[in-house]
Amino acid sequence: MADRDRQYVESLARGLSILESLSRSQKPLGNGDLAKMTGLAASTISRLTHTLTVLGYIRLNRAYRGYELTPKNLTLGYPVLAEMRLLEQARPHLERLSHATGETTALAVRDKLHIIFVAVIEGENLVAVRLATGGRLRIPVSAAGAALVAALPEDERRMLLARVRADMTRNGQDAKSFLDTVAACRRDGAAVVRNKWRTGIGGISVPVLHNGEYAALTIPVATGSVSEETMRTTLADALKEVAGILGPVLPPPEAP
Amino acid sequence: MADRDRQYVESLARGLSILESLSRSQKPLGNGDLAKMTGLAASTISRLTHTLTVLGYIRLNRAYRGYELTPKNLTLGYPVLAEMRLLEQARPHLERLSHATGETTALAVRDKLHIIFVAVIEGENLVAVRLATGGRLRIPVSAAGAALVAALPEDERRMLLARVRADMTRNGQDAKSFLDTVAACRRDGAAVVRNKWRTGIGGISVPVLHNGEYAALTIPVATGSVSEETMRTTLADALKEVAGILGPVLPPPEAP
DNA sequence: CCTTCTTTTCCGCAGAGCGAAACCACTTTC
DNA sequence: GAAAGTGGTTTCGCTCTGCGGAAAAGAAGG
Repeated sequence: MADRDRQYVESLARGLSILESLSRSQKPLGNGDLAKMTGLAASTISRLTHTLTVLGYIRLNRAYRGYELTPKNLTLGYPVLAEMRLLEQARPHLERLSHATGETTALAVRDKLHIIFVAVIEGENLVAVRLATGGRLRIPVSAAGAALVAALPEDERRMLLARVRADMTRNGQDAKSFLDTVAACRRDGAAVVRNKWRTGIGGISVPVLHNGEYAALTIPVATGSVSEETMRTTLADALKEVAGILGPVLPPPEAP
Repeated sequence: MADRDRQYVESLARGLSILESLSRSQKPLGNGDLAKMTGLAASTISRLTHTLTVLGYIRLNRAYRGYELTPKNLTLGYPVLAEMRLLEQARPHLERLSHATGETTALAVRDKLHIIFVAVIEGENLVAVRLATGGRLRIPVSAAGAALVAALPEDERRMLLARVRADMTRNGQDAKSFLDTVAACRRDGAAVVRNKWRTGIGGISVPVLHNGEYAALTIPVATGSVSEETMRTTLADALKEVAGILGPVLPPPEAP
């Protein structure tokens, strides 16, 4: 695109990129860190963090000598949670399922090339990673990602797959395994991913369509404790049952 | 302040004010609505909403012909939820309590003159309002607000009370009832508010201090179903028990 | 079709926001 | 103690970004 988008407000985008950087960091970040991550000048970062601090979105964590996000950021997600009918209907089922299996259950939606956890019901069985509402994963490393791709109508699915492949290629990754997972999900109705994101972590996921919106029911597991067999049978069946209560069977039946 | 804050980035603040307006609206908002609410020119709003749309924070809801927040906003709250030790420890207790009482339980923190719900565990008993993580209430109408004020050390409490009173006075409200609630909380260890925010809605709340951070355990109730007596005895005692597990007894004992 | 309302784009302009450099504050090293 | 290192803030000259009024375009309703 030769011409700059005249309607795009760069300063706003820069401020939000700081919030995003903080949202992906495990610890508070100093202005120098943020300058490195965003490529912006230190004085620009200083002004932006100052503004975000005055507005209440970040605060300085003195112990770590860096900025962290404040609870005020939760308010930006409130209507998403409060107005999501699917979440309302799915939550009791996810809670029952978590209780019955001992596993963590979650609902995820797609955001471009990532999935975002909308709700996470923690189970007794520990997964060696901190999961919470708002957490996100790249589509190719997550069962929910594969399920969400598999559920799409043909045109959309092809386009999204092309973008995912391009992204993976750009990062020097082989897309074959992911494509196989998507194909398997289309055949079996559930996606299984093991040790893709991290060793020891996997997931089983089933897509659901509700009011024209796609989402994925998913169970992240510790692969050291839960066998692939269990994922493909017990857990998959349980998820499919819930999905069937919430919406039409996905992916739509199709010749192999 | 005579001199403008040279380090404050107005464009960023304007964009965020749009996200905030949407976070407080029950339905999608058009650019005209947003222009009225923020006082900015329509063309400015159009550019800002365009930018937020490109970045993925809002989308146009065609059915309602207005913008709404996307799940991407949840990611900004993720580290708050993932890193909050108090939430981690409180959640199982809140869940047990919700199950035992049938009521909704929640954890709230303060954000200037508001409280923000960090976690909401829905119970069987319905409260005629949609509660969710990220929801917020003004301090004077919420039990959690009174509890959070009551728990503060003297200096901080006086300063915050002065600000709350000034705000209430500016809005033509009488602060006496709120001050009484705070005083009662300091005496009893729990704050009870009924029908202040809305008729039919009330709350019982107990403050907790954890790692130098104040929070409030709270149970919102339907005042038509739950008596003040039950709130002050059964529910208050249950909350105090949980608070005692999580941190020191609050408010600190003090001569009346 | 016309009218009305809403939104987007255009465009002149000034000041907002930029980044390099200077300055500041604190810590570490010698 | 002085000097160097580290991280952050403020200044300041400058330009181009973002502004808002006006015009154009789009959408909805009759």
